[in-house]
Amino acid sequence: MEIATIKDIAKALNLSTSTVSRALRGSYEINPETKRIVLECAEKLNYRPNPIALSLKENRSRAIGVVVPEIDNPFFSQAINGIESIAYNRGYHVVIFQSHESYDREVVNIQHLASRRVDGVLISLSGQTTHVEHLKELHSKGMPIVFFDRFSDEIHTHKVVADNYQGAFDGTEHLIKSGKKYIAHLAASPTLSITRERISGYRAALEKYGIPYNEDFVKYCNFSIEDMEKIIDELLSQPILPDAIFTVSDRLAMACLKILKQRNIRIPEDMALMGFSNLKVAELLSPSFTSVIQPALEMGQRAAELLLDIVEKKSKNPVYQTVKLPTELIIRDSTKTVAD
Amino acid sequence: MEIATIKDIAKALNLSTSTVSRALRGSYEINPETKRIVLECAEKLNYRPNPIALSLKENRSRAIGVVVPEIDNPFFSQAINGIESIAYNRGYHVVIFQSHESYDREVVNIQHLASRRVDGVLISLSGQTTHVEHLKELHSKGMPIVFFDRFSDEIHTHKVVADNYQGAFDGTEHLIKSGKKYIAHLAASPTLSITRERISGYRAALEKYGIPYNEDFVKYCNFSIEDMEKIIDELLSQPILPDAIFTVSDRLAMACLKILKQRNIRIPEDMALMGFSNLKVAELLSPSFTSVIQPALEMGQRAAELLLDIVEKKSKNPVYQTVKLPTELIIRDSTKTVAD
DNA sequence: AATATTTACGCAATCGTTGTCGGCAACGTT
DNA sequence: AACGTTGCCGACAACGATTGCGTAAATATT
Repeated sequence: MEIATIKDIAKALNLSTSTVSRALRGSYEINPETKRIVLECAEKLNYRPNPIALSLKENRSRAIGVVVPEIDNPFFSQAINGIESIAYNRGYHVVIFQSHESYDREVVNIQHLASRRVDGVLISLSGQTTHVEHLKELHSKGMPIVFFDRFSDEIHTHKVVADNYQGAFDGTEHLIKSGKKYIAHLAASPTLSITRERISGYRAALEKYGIPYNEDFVKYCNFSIEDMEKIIDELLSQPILPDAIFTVSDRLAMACLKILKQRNIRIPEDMALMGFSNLKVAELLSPSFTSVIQPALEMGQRAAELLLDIVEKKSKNPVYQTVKLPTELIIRDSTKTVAD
Repeated sequence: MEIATIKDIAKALNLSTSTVSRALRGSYEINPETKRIVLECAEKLNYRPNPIALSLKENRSRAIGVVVPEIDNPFFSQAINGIESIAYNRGYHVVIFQSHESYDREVVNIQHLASRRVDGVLISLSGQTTHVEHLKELHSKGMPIVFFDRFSDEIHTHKVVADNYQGAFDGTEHLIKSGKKYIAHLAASPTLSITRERISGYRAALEKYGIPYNEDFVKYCNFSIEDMEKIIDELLSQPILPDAIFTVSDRLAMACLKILKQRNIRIPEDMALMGFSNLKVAELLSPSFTSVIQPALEMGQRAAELLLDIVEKKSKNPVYQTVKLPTELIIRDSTKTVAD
């Protein structure tokens, strides 16, 4: 049982393919009676237009590509959820790519996307990515690109980000107000925009409360488990021990919590702990985990909307915007003051 | 700057498209010198074959569709991770669909997949799905389908599942050996194969140790938060209170833990708790969470391999197999006996 | 020298669909 | 009666790439 095409209908009804095509799309210049017959036949044969043929003709694929560092990461899976929901409603399909935080794989992914002729690209850069020539080239050839979360300033397009500065500021301020003075900041890759923004927020809060900035309290982690452990241990063997750690990713938060527990460091008495996190289980951790929450789902939705607006819009010169979504500080036990 | 086609090369070199095509694929009947010139020109124009044109010609898309209930669920995001890695290596792309546990959306997804002309489908059924005519029809038309995790017996094809029976048996046995006698089982949708298998394992373990099966201790939950709360509360207000709860999904485990904490029920003293879970943070929960772990990533990989084998194989009659992967019981604090 | 073979390439069809053009009837208009 | 208009439909080309077939010229064979 093969899939019916417009030719099969034409043959069955002894009509031309042009007539069948027009009848199916309800063209005014087709006899209503003919239309009826064609539609009936199409129904009987379970005809479905071949999207590949349409793609070839219209030079569009009705698919968007999404490049994320890792699907299996709560932030990104929530974002993809949002992307998929918007794309679905607007008749687009979502093709997924993972960079696994590798620059090389990101480049390969972009090449695949380009040759795949997707209609647009949503991307959150890998932690290793320091230059974006691969994206620049694609963008200069007219491929709509929208960044979410991790962007590059070198490409002029829509960006959807969390308010990382404010989030880090709020989190740090909360720690300060809880009486903490030696606040460590466990950052992600220094090449990422989010890292820089969060450190800015962190420093601004310190400054506001007259706390000196200590370079040794800021550590950059890549994403391997071993390195994270080493770096966290490093932090814990400083001459001046921090009394709070602000981690800026789910993986860092988890690793940090685990190591502190192993070292029998009491949280929050000896060490307050908070994260930039999208873990749904944050409140169930021991102790429950104070977090700056990013609106991951909404970020995915907004990014997808902006992308599809470009894809579908005639305007050659869209006004590119950077959408900054507010974060939310949720205070739980891991930063409770002893007095509480 | 448009994308170069084979015609552009032909025009530039004053050759026919056939010659260019053959030169690019290294046909023996093209002059080596001509080949060189063509390849050089292709390089210069940054030529990439149009996969859509190829798809139309070869009647294949080099894409596989994946239908999961929810991306934002650790089990499925890990499985997709596995799927993507295999597909990537074999030159296929992954198109994602979510059913959101809705039968209707699952049907629509399948229709999309069918009309999208994907080369194969990987699916884990929605919790609402009770019949699979939509899949049967697709399968009967020759679409390769492989189930993972949640399957239907009505379709004869490859299946990749965790050993749910043994996993539930092991978990239940562990609870029994910890001295628990009133073990509740919080199951997912009764229509799912995994639910039935896990209940079988649960019952078998009870039987082995001569513990009577109590129907009131088995509760079925759909996936809405409110319902879960209601059902768990129901369980907690039985004449005979359970002394252990075995939950069979991440979401149930989380809801259960939260509610028990709210009710100030001590874990594991008053109530042992364990899950069928893929939560990476299980060991960081309070108390750390005993779990039967499913090899989600590996399940995705195996399923993708089996699917692509069918897709690429000439054999019309593959020997369909059901791959059953072992689960792993990880014992942590939420089921510790008081004596420990 | 006449024929056979090889080399190297072009033509045209194909995949499924749509858009452009053109044409044949059957009407209405003058 | 001659012309214009409208309704309805088919032939053809095109999207990008592959491929079977044909063929001219160059070379080899007898």
